[in-house]
Amino acid sequence: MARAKKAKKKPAKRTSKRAPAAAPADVEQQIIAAVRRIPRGRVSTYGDIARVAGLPRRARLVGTLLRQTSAKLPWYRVINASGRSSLPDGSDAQRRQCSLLEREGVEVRRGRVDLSLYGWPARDQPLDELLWKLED
DNA sequence: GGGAAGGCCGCGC
DNA sequence: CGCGCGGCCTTCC
Repeated sequence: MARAKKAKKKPAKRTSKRAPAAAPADVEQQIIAAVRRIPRGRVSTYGDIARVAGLPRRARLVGTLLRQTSAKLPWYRVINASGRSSLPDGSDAQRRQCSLLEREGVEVRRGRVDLSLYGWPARDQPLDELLWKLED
C-alpha cells in the first residue's frame, strides 16, 4: 500500500502534558459529577474538583462551567483554595452561598471556611486512594 | 497574611 | 485570527 488515502492525518499537537482529549460535553459531565459528589456539610475547591473529575490543573474550567451551567448542582459547596467564596464580595450570590453552607453546618468565620475541617476530599490523601474510596 | 509568575483553556471581542 | 479575561491553582519570595 503505497499511498494510503489518509496522507494527512491529524497532527494531534498536544504540547503540554494534559489529560487526553475529551469532548466538551464529557468534560462538563465529569465536572458536574464531581461537584455532585461533594458530601453535604463539606466544601471543595475548584482545583480539587478538577482533579476528582480527572482534569488536573483545569480549575478555571470548573469556575467557568459553574458560572454558566444551568444544571442542578450544589455549586455553593465549591470555593477557592483559600477557603473563601470566589463570588463578588458583598454580592447577593455570595451571601446566599454563605447561608446555604451554614445551613448545612459548615462554619463560615469572617468569610472563610476551614478547609482542614470541611474540605473534601481530604487534603492529605493520595489521589490513587481517593479513586478507590471516593468518599470522605 | 500578600504579591508575582507560570500554568491552563474556553469564550467573547 | 489574536488577545485579554475569568466564581482558579501552585510555587516561590
